[in-house]
Amino acid sequence: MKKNNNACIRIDRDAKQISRCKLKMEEVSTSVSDLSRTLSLAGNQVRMKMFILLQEEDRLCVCDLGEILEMKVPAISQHLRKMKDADLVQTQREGSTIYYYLTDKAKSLVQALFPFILVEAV
Amino acid sequence: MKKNNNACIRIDRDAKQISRCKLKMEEVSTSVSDLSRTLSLAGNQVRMKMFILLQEEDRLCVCDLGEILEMKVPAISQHLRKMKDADLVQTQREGSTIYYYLTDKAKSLVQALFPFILVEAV
DNA sequence: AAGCTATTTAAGCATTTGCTTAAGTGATTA
DNA sequence: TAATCACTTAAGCAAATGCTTAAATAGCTT
Repeated sequence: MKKNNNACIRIDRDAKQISRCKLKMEEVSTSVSDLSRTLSLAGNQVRMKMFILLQEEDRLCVCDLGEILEMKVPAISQHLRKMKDADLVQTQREGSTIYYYLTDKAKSLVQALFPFILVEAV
Repeated sequence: MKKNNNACIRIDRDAKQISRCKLKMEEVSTSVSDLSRTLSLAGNQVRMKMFILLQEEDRLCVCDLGEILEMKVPAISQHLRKMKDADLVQTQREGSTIYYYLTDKAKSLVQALFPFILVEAV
């Protein structure tokens, strides 16, 4: 039997609360790991901007994004790959140009975050 | 005059679209950096769980969180400090116990993210 | 086929993140 | 006032992140 070094020993420690919380954490475990993975991608300025741009413009190619964000193409491409791996963007090839657009999953997230994206006076 | 290596040279490149996008990025620049900073904090399983726990329980101490999440106290404390620095949690001292609770800023974010946190069958 | 464009992939590197253990601070209790 | 509890801070380290340049891949044009 392994001792739990983290156990709280306060007099007013609420054992019921602790077990309720532990149970809750088990219940949400899958969606927490899913959502936190998604948010860790959105938690980057470059990718956050990409989400906004793709939401507004429907689709953009790597080259466009590189120009808009003033970044090298490989950097853009690597961000997009992470987003694609997380099922947040999809691609559409037209000739040698590859257009990226948001998945429904990404769209609903961006929708939810819209109230937090304010437009400054210009 | 410095050459921009990132400029897209496609025939169907839409110069108006590019400048519209660049302007948009300037407009949202402040809120993007603010929001992505917040989301980078939420984009961690441990902290995401803390947000959910604090939302449901109103307040919890470091010790409780350590026990619930089965983590060492210093690790918990360091996560909480980051959240506090980002104005997502506040503290309330009672004797030698320090309770953490969500700020309004954090609450509205967690509210927005609620639809993405599903409870699994147990 | 050769050359160009658009993009991806690989390798390298600096920075950041997230844990660990150990030491420090402040309030409570004996 | 000495010990204890709750917590924070510091130092160290492994792993992850995000860029860079260079090389590889795939489609288009000639």
